[in-house]
Amino acid sequence: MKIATWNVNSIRVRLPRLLSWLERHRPDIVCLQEIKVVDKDFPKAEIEALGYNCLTNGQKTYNGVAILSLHQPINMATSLPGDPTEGEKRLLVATIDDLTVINVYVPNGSELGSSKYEYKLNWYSRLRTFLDSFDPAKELLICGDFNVAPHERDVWNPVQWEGQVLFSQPEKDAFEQLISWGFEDTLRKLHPEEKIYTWWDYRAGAFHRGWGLRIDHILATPPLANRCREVYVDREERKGEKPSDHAPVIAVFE
DNA sequence: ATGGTAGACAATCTA
Repeated sequence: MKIATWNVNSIRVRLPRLLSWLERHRPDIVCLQEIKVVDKDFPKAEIEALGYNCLTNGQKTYNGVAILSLHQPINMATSLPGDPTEGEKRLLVATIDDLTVINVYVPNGSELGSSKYEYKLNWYSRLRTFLDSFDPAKELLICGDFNVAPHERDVWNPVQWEGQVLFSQPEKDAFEQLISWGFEDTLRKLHPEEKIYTWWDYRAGAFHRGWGLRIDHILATPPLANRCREVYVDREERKGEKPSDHAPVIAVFE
């Protein structure tokens, strides 16, 4: 079973890339973030033509998440407890063949001290509370753009990044609260020390210079994590014409 | 405190 997460930064712009990538990798389940379209504008027909089911939780201009799956998904949730009605679309929970997948696009946080930063920490807190409706002894995945680099080895220059948004202590603490609920970070389980990144700023030639952060994650409860055989970042998707600023993360389970 | 780029959308906002 192959699971992937990818912040595509606009499904419209990334569709040709996504279709070609789906054909080559054929993941069983794909969590997408920042689709930036309302549900009716999601390119469902093109993706279904490749044999995928589409669940979407979209909005105009910003955010929006989707889950693609080879098998039939059941939509379990589209918002967190405490979200305003018609709020930002950052969560989608699906059950596919008895496996539950939580797809998240955590708020970026803008900068420390801002209202967006407080909103991010509050969102994390509500996500942690939401987990109490699940069981860490069962097979559960949470995938997406967490907008947090958990450790120094997840940042190209931890000295420069210390205290900055994406790498501040309160954000790392909030992420750790998810882990301590009962998840394993699948990439770190298989690659404990390697410098591996998933996001590079579009500006200043960051990708070419290796200025990346690992902020996209696939977390699994122990029964599932124990069956994880391979996790990698598909850096090829950060190259070439019109890349997203994020590369996909792929995990393979036995 | 700013710049650098990308996307949505039409003057900024978000990242």
